Amino acid sequence: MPDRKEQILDVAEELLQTRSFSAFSYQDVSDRIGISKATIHHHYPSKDDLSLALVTRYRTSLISTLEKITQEYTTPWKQLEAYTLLVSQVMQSGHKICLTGSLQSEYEIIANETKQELANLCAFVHTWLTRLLADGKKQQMMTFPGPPEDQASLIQAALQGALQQARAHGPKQFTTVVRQIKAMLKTS
Amino acid sequence: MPDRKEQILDVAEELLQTRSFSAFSYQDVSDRIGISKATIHHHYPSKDDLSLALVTRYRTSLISTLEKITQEYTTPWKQLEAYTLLVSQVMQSGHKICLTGSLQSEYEIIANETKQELANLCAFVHTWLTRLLADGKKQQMMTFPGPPEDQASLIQAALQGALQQARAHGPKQFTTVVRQIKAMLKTS
DNA sequence: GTCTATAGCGGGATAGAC
DNA sequence: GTCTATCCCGCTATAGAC
Repeated sequence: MPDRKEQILDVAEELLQTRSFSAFSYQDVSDRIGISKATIHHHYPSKDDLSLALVTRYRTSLISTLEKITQEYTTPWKQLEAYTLLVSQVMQSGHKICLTGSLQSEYEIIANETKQELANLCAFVHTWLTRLLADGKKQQMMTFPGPPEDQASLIQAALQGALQQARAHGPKQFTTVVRQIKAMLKTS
Repeated sequence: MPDRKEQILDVAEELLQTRSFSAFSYQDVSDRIGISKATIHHHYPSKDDLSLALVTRYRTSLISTLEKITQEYTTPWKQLEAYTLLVSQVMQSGHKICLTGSLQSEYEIIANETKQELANLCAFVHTWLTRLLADGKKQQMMTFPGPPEDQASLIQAALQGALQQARAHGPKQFTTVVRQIKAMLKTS
């Protein structure tokens, strides 16, 4: 237990993505780690603090991951491939949905600061996808109607929705959507 | 108050779509109607009963609405137009998200019967969209890669995701996704 | 069908000892 | 930093009168 705060976030994140924000409790977290509720409160006094820390860490981590993808894979297609793989891993690790979708579903009850951080997170992903699509179009490797930012919105929404649909209809539903997104972008 | 049970469902549905399942209470419902909590329990003994009734009614109502659309509008394009308008009205009436997305986000904590009914609901919409797209392709008014059921999955997921994204980024985000879906289907 | 009252539990959060 | 103990509240659900 090198960093208890990180350990708490790990467990809370898992619970948020499987059960939703209002459906998990400090008790749930403390049970799984094997420490008392009070200790969690010591590190994150209120649930608003906890949720903000969750989104902030997630955003930082995602920024780093996406930048790594950008550097490692040179073509837009391989970058898209890496991104959809990333999202599919969320689903495969136990029926989770994306943190973004989970919190947006309870948007009206989360703290204002968390809302802001969530918006920043979504905006970053959107920008990253937009850049990817713009590159793909410029290099004539991808086709889509309209501006890249609009197509990015579509893909972002579809992946988020597909993760949720996968809960009711299994992982096949998700891979179908991914396949369809790719087919759609293919220059025919 | 011709039918109290309907009135309760009206309020509960609104709360489910704005606040989420675990984040609304019998007290919330009773406050808004102006009756006691016990009366709600009289009509819907447990929250599981209430959730099941909500999904069942929603499904019945949606089936009727979609069939009406099918009859009223003869072309696939007008049918799609009517459907996306329907979904956008959900959003416009106070930052709601679709009932389906809300419950799927809390899939792990809802009753098994509710899960089943939710799956039926999603399946119906999927079938309806598939038929619409198959017609559109057959009449050479729409184009898309792969089988119509896969394209239906994509559109269904995208609309659900877009409703949630609209909470963080405003209604414009949703209309953008709708426009992009249509542009994608256009025979160029 | 509706009410008041209440049981019983679990939630978030705090105090204070170690 | 972690614990036990506790507060207070709101939750689901029930009992029983009207």
